[in-house]
Amino acid sequence: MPIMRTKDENKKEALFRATIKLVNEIGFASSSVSKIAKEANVSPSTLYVFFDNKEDLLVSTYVEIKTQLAHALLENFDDTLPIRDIIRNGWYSVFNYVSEHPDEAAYMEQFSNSPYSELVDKAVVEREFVPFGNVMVKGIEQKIIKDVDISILAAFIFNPLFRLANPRLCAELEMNEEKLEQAFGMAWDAIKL
Amino acid sequence: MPIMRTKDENKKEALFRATIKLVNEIGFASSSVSKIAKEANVSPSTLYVFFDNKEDLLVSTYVEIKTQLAHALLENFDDTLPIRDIIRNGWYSVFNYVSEHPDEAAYMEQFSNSPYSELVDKAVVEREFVPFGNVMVKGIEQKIIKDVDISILAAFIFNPLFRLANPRLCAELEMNEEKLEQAFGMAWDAIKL
DNA sequence: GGCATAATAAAACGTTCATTCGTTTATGTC
DNA sequence: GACATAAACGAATGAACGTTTTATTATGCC
Repeated sequence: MPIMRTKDENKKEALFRATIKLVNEIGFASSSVSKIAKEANVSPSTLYVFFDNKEDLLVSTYVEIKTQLAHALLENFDDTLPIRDIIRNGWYSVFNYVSEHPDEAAYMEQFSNSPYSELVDKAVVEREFVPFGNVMVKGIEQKIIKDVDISILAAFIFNPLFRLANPRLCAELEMNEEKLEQAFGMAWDAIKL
Repeated sequence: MPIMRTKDENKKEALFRATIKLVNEIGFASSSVSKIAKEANVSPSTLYVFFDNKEDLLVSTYVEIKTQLAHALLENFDDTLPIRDIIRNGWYSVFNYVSEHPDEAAYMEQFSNSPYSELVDKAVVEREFVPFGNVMVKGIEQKIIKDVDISILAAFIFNPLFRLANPRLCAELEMNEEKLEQAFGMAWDAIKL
């Protein structure tokens, strides 16, 4: 019979949000545990109830975001559609996620370009994206998509997208529906046979 | 009549290299001034002879790399070639630079995705890439390239390239001549009309 | 060779860091 | 409502931080 006070998951959520905000504003180097805790209205020591240490906080924040992104990608996933439509849906889903969550996207980019990324269990993260990868394999088999490594295909589909949707990298550029369809057209032209 | 001891520019060079190495290995957060100085075999205070502060060191390192990259890009620049060949030469020049200088490339990516990037005078950096941008404008005018913002074009040409040439992001994938020509073909398909 | 000067270094500065400690507070069960 | 428990906290920890101060070394010119 466990008698215990329950953890307040709002605090974990607040710590995630504080981490994302601070790391985007002042970077990994200046984002101290005490600043993050203060931003989340939590005591520094309380942070250690939810995370083993600072590193664990940063890595967990990344995995949390990446999982959200995977769910967004697979939300409208429909295996029965033509391959181009499946990929188009996925592309738009990711674009929408990145547009609606610019802070999460910026954190993701900053994190994955830093040495912290080596601490992530990649198998766990990539597992979420398998269905989408399978579609590309199917597209190759059906001679619809160029016969190239999946990671090359993914690079052409998603890398420009992240740049375009990221205000830090493309501040001057605001996307509208026309530009968006153009951009997907370019991504598709790159990978289609 | 100036009587003075000359600065040892080798030390500035060593500090650049130490910064790149350490930031890639342990990130901005852990790369302290004293560690960088030790890696460069220099006293911490000597660092301040060459740079105003840590921030200046990090930004200067980035600008130095970006300038090197621009020179690599423009080295084989030949205005008289067909547009596709000009862009192909530039693409290969950048790929070669990134392949031969993976540490510099990784630093560049990590830096430009961090808040430090806001400290860079973008006009100074972008000026170096103007000739290449002009080629793309010419390509649009001649109806060879899609009529899209230059930053969208650049995103499709260079973003996948950085990912493919970066061992941190594509560890499992080794590029050979065939894959390379495939990859450029994809980039060109994306932007060509 | 000696002097002026800046490059260089070692040590010290106050501050902030990540983490832990000791205590208090809130909650689920009886 | 009282008890047991873990959540939550503020304060304290020593280490490391970026930078400055102070002292020494090496160099170019007379």
